[in-house]
Amino acid sequence: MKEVQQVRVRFAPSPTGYLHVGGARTALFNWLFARRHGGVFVLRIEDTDRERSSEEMTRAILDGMEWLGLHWDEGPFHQADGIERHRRDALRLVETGHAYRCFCTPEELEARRERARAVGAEESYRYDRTCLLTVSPEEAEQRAAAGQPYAVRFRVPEGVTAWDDVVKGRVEFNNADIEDFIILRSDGTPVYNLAVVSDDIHMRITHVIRGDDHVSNTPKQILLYRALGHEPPIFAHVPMILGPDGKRLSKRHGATAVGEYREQGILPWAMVNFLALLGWSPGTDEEIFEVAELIERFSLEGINTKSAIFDPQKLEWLNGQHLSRASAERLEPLVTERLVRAGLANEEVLRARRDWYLALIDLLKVRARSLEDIVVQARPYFLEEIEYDQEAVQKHWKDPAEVRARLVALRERYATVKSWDEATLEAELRALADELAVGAGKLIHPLRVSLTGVAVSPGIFEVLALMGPELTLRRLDAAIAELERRAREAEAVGAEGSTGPGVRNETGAGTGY
RNA sequence: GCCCCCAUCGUCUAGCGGCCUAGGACGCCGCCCUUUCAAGGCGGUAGCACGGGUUCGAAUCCCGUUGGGGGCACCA
Repeated sequence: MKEVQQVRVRFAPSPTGYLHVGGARTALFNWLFARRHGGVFVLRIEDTDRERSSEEMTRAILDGMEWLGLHWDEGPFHQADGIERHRRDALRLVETGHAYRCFCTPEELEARRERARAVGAEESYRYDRTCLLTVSPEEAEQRAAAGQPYAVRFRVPEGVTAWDDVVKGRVEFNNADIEDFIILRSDGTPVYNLAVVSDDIHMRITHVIRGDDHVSNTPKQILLYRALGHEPPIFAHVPMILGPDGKRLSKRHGATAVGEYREQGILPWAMVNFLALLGWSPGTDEEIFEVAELIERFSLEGINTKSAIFDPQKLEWLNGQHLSRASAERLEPLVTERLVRAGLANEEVLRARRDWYLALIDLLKVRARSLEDIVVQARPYFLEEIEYDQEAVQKHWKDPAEVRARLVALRERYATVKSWDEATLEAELRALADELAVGAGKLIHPLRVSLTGVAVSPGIFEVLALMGPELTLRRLDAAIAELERRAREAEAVGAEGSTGPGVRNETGAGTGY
């Protein structure tokens, strides 16, 4: 039986931008595959292009991966560090006749391209092999030794280059369509295709899992592998992720850097779940997975052939699902970070009331779609003063005098309640409603606005229980005062004899006046 | 222009020749639950791009058309 070699994969971003969703997914697939097979996940920064690469972007990419939990086993290596090896490999190819020195200057090449353009064949232009055909290897060596600048071109052989792509099946390229591409620039630095192959050989990469946009590089790289005396790895080309308009993802499409989703309050494990499902399927109807489950289920065969459009709405939904399922303990550090940043609480306070705090998270997480939702909903539990939402007021504080009277009665009961728990508070409220001969909603809704300032919250009795008697009574006092003010205002307007807004009564609740 | 890839509801997808009058999910629309909103439950909306073959039988296989995407640098 053949010895199975250890899986070694790599993620090789170029630090010319942030980690965007496409790159993140490529990284994820590599990582998942490595974990699934007990392999090694290597991180390599492709910074051969010094001009466009930056240390800041490298940092941002690393941060993004760490956030997602995509830990690498080796690296991060910098491609630029291998430049000597790349050069040696290029020169070795010259010696073995697989490559040749090209003395054509960029200007000359541009001129030839210009001529092609005139005929309308600009993009079909291929290097005409001038230096291969007119300069002998000996002469080339002499000119090089004499200091004449040169680039190194790979001599593309005749024939067909093909491979069995794990996701696309067999892919074939006619070598005639590939020009003698440059592998070493005249300044002695390697070009991408050479550097990649040299590094992948060096790092003993067994599977290359990368974006679709690399398929046309693949025949060139396979040719390089063979010329360097190595068997190419297994290739798996993953379809790209497109923007909502079906075009390639770009900054124009809003959030495309994973850091922005982190900012919005997406859970890292929800992001991983979502990314995994974008272009991969376990083959069943299941959709919500923990990372460990993804590792268990992942296979390259499950990767789709079609490019996928990124749908932020589904991400939000999935995030909501993960939020609901996660334990308060698991969410705690993430929520705390945000509460502190929002200036709503500090860590000592939260630690001192940890049980209460965890109960609050449990209460809010169910109806949240992002961590930010939790923070927003948590405001009334931390702030002394709250603002009253216009719409909520309009709807539930419609008749200030009447609402005030009800709340005063409620406050009285709650001030003397024997036990501050959900059941008791509910019983008290309902008893009062009966007494006043109104529906419980006539108390519940105004109460909600009084306590939270908004018309939307968890069940009101849970809110009461969590807010506690002191804060609740203070809130009620504030609301009662505010209602009194509004009642007086309404009266003043009414006295002017105009058609004031307050007095109409379409709900049929004629009880008060 | 040349080369490569792709094609199931608006979106993500299941489907790998009969289980398909095409299943699930997001979104949207109802209803239930709830005197709020979510969550949850139930139901609805919407799709095999088109044309030829192959086959007893095609969403599934082949060819073409159309459409979309990617690539064609001394960028990665």
